[in-house]
Amino acid sequence: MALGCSSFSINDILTQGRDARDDVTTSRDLTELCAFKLSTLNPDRKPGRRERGLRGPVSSKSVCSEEHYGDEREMKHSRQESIRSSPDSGDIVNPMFESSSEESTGEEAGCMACSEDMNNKQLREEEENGEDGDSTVDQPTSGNKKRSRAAFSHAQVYELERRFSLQRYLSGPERADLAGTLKLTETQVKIWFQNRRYKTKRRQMASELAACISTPTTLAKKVAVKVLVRDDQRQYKDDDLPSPPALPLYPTYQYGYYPYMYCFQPWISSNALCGGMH
DNA sequence: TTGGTCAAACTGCTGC
DNA sequence: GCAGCAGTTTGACCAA
Repeated sequence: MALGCSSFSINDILTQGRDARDDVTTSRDLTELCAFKLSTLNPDRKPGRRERGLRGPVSSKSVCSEEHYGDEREMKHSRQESIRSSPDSGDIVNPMFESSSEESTGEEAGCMACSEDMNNKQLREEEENGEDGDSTVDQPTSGNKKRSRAAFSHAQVYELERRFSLQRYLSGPERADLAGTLKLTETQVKIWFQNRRYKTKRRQMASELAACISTPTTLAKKVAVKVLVRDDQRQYKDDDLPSPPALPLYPTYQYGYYPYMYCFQPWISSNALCGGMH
């Protein structure tokens, strides 16, 4: 499956709003991610809680699943996220700054793309709840403070996923750079990668377990295997050894996990797509 | 209203 | 001390 990949930068995603998203999505035809754009452009969405609220990225706590592939439910997540990061409601914003003192530092000016009334509403809600403005989600919950749960924007998740597809682990500087680019904290990026690795591992184990259970042993195929060593004697010539395949850095990743990645690594054969979670 | 699901944040432990 | 993993908690969302 040949997928055209238009080039884009993180800033394209983060700063250009709909234009950037359109650029990205044009390279995602035949992927589930298309639902993201389609839903953005489709005004006839089924009315739901998200739309009724539609308070924009600041007060919205919608969570964007990064796995918008096939599953209708997750397509709905995608729609929700597209609403959440719709241009008229502001673009990327660090949800962590929603109720934290950091939002008043001015450092996250880029996060202030959200509408002012949304901030005011959030503040009002906090005041009504008796919360001061000093709480940050990085701090452990203490006393009666509500634990706030950030919802990363679609663009943030998109870039995190893209980076994750390239590197499962980030060095300190890389993490700081990515965090700065995405206007997240380093801790958020670290935790996200941590959760992502664990989630990938769990899903892979679950799929392997399911495969073992669903595959009757009677259907197991016998595969001829060349004997390389017998009685400590080498049974092969050097020429017999195939050159190691050019495996991707993290071959265990199934593309079912990464709907966004269809356009990033088009060299993966379509067969690889069959091994993912559905 | 309730139960299921997802994911961010948290906890506890381990290794360096 | 920091980052990793494994597992848990919790808030938000949706469908029934």
